[in-house]
Amino acid sequence: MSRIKLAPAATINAHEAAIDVLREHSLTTLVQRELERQIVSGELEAGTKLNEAEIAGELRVSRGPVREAFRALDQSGLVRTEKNRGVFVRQVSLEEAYEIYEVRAALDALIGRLAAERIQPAQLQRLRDIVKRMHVASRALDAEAYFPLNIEFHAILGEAAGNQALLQNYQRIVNELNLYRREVIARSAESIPASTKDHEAIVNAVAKGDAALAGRLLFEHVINGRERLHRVLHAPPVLRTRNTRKVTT
Amino acid sequence: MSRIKLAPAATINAHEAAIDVLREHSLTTLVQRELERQIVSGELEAGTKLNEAEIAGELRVSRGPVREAFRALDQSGLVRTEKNRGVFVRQVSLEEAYEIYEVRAALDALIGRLAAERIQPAQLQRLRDIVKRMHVASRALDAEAYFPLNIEFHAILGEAAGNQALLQNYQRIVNELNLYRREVIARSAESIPASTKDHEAIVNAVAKGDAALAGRLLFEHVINGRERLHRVLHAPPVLRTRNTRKVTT
DNA sequence: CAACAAATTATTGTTGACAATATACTAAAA
DNA sequence: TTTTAGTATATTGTCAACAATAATTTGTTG
Repeated sequence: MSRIKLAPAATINAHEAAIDVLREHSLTTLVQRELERQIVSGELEAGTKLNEAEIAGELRVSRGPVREAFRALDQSGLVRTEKNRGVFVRQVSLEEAYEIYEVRAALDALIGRLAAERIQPAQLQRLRDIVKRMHVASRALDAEAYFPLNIEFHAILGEAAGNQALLQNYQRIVNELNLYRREVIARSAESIPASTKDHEAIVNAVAKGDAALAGRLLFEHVINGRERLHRVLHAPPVLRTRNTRKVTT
Repeated sequence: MSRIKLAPAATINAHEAAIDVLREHSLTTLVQRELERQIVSGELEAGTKLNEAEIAGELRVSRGPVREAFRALDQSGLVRTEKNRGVFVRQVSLEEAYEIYEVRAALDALIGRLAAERIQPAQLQRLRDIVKRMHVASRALDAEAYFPLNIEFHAILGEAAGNQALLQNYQRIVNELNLYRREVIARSAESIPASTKDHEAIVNAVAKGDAALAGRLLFEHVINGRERLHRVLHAPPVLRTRNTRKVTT
């Protein structure tokens, strides 16, 4: 394997591109990203046991980097670790989801306030475009089209808030909520029109620069989402027993 | 090393106690905790390079668990990793601290609202006791006595909010803020009286069950703290250049 | 056949060795 | 003396082997 000096412009082929990637990223990071992608995308569903050797084999690395990636994912809440038993894709219970929603509401409210003060015209335009497309999806009750728009909407707002620390915490929270497997149920089309209305009102508040209003609307939007989810589940927000095995890593 | 079955009541000596600990916790976790303790306590100050072999030697473990602990600490924001160069105790810049304060204010506001609704009498009593002791420390301008009280005060409120997800995020944020090394400057006695007044008002609001007020007071308390810190630093909250080396682990 | 016990297998936890990279040092040249 | 090239050293990144623990299977007994 010879040391290759590449022109800054581009890599020559896939092999050298791979080397280039490794020069900047450790295997641990690459494994971490790949697992994160698989978990967030649902490719690995909640509760799945992650076998070190197996994953190492698939990704063509040794167990070391895999274990390190596990520690990072554990800390970010995407997996849980049980000593001598392994790591599992985290299952978020209904009660946990409820708690997390509360935190998300607070962060989203902050995002709303900051975005109202700091958003740039281009970002505002992107929001308006998304809302327009949301209306289309809403009229068709097209959940498949709607939900990517929803994610993008909140991502843009997060950016517009202009606070990296906030964005990072927010992203982690959103990832955790996405683990809540029953969320897919909430993707029932019925909640789309209400959600669209929320989004429109939020954009208007942000556009006006009304920080207090934008914050309040976003807070309520998240709580509304939680309640809609609750209603869909037909269950009281308590007492869903879950694995209580002592986790002592 | 013989396999020992211990009576559940107690361990017999230190050696067996150590074995007992290892049965429940991995070395990685122990290393992680110890490093976290050292970082949070300031024993390891911001910017310090953490040498894998050295730490492994001190803690009598191999580099594996140390590396795993590093990944967890990195994810929790206590260290930063530079590929092929090592990990360093994170240095929080002024701008970053500003951002984090904003997030903390939002979380503290949520804590205030929830605590006002859910706090239990015993917890309220503890808060009142602390405030009483704060007044003593305040009159004496005794910063050494005051700051542990401050930490405990917010910890109790965090508990009283009764939301684990919130508490975890809050704790991480607070840890990051404690990394802001210049904070020690803010430990100047001058801000103690104002801070004490804040705390007293917060307790009263929580005791009344006035969620909106408690939330607002806590939000302002945090922002006030940030502003006091800002004033002490005599510097504008922008433009302190910091290490921009590309971090690509 | 069910339930328990023992042995086997699979998996995780830990370690030490080797490879790759960066840092520190030395010496030669400007 | 300063700079720079080359070399040596130290440190991190990765891997593979070993140890410890848990899960599974098999065998035995009631």
